[in-house]
Amino acid sequence: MNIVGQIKEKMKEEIRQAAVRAGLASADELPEVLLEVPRDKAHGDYSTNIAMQLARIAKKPPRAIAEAIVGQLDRERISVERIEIAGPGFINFYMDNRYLTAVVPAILQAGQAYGESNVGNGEKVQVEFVSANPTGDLHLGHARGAAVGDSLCNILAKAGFDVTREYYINDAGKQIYNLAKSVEARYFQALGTDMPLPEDGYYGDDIVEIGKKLAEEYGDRFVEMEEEERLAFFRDYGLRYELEKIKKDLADFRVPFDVWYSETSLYESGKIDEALSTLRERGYIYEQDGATWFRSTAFGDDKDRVLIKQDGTYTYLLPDIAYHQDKLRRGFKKLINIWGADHHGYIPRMKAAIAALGYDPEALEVEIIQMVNLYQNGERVKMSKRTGKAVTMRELMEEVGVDAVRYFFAMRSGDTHLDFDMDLAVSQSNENPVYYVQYAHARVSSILRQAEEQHISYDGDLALHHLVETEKEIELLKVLGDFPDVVAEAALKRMPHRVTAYAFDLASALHSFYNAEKVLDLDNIEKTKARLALVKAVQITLQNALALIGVSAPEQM
RNA sequence: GCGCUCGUAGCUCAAUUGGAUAGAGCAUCUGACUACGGAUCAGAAGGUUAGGGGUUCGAAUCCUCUCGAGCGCGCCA
Repeated sequence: MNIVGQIKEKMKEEIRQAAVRAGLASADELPEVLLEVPRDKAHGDYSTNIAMQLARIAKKPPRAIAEAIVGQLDRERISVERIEIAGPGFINFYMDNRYLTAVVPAILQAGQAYGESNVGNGEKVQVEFVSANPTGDLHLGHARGAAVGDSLCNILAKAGFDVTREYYINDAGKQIYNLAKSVEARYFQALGTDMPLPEDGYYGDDIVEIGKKLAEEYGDRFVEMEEEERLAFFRDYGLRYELEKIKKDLADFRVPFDVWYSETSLYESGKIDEALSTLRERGYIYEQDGATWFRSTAFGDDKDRVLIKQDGTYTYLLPDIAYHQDKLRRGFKKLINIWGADHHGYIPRMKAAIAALGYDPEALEVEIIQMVNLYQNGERVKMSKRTGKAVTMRELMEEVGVDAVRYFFAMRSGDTHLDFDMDLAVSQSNENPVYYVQYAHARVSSILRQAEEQHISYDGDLALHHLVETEKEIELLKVLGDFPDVVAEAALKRMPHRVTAYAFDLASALHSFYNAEKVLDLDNIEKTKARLALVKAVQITLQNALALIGVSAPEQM
């Protein structure tokens, strides 16, 4: 199914064997053979730097090593037409591109499955992302985390990992008390009684909304109620309201979760106590100043961390440790946490916790999503917690559109600071690259529609004999064939933006082909059927690529 | 002050994780069949990769220092 991947593997193997046959190194000494697509087409279709890497081991100059390897290569076996040795010792391969004809039939056969691979080997991976506190609206930063996280999950699954997507709900602790107090204040305000918000309360419009709703639904019923009872009600009500809103926002943003994991459930199930006793048994707990401490410095953290405060309540860290212990007990081999940059200081203590629990800290991978700066009317818009004024994810979706927002975030690498130009995103011009890719899909769809109207169908078998004739065809076939490897690479390196870049490259290859060659040609039906198959393959691959990043593939625009 | 993440074309970002002449989009400039959809294509111009030093066959990438940006440094979450 993966034609290009297979030929690359074959080439690597052949190179490896050739190096051994040439007596340059034993199979054990040989470093991994890297096969790259050179930036410059003049350097061939593929290139390897193995000769330079072997220089030290074989104690010979790289170019001499390259000569020796090339002398041992069986070109026909690996569809190589010509080999050159260039520069300091690169071996450049010029392919006999006929092997590419198999790409189109393979894609047609695979359909939606095209791009799948098994590099993940069914490994159980858990990805926790967004996990915003249910105390306010999701905003710009959450949108970035959601877009990157969801894309990564899709890509991991496509590459053969067994992925579970999880959202950790911080529904316990002080911030939820503050939520209840904030709701209370807004409720009284809705009834016309002046009540200030608590010091570290939540100022968002959503809380105002909750206050109004409560006043409308229940009138002044809570005014006379005992404060404790009232707050308990407001807490549950606010929590449910916020959570439902978050779920709705994420669903509309096309981000599904398998598990919504409640922090409160950790208290109820006793898992917090379990985590604490695990740490105690393993000797990483001590008491000091009336508090209970975790000796995280034993694993490289800056300082030890308090788990149970003087007043007997838990810090946020303890339930988090329990949560991660639970994740590991559920059998996940990798825990990928996607955090905002403001939590990066938290990594060492979490890794320490995992080690202290008796697991390999490498099991935890934290992907940091850098902050998003918002620009509007050419000016930086500062987010303010105080006034609750921030661009919400909901506003973003409504004003910019889900496709554009998802594409924009999926296109960036996540670990770099990012400027989001609201005006640019809103303007539906060709400045937004999402339209470039979607247009390519609409274009191929249009061709296929017209072929259908003229009762001409695509034919994958004919594609085997009529496609490797022009430069544009070959280019398109190469890009199409790359897809499974690109997805696999993006999964292993946790770089979802690679897939977005790929979608763009494929669209570019299609547009270029389209402008150079005619697909529908009534004077040459066989060629037409073959090219229709090619176009169909592009449509399938674009759909699959866009699906991975959560962007729609419209048939018309 | 200490730590983490960064700094690449006028702007927004890439760069196959140490590879060959650092690439795209937008903006600017020049062209394209009265069109299988021009939201496209072909081309031009644009760079001391913040700066200095180091490591090696080879550095945007690794080490070190300086400058600049963001974020952390709570018995808050």
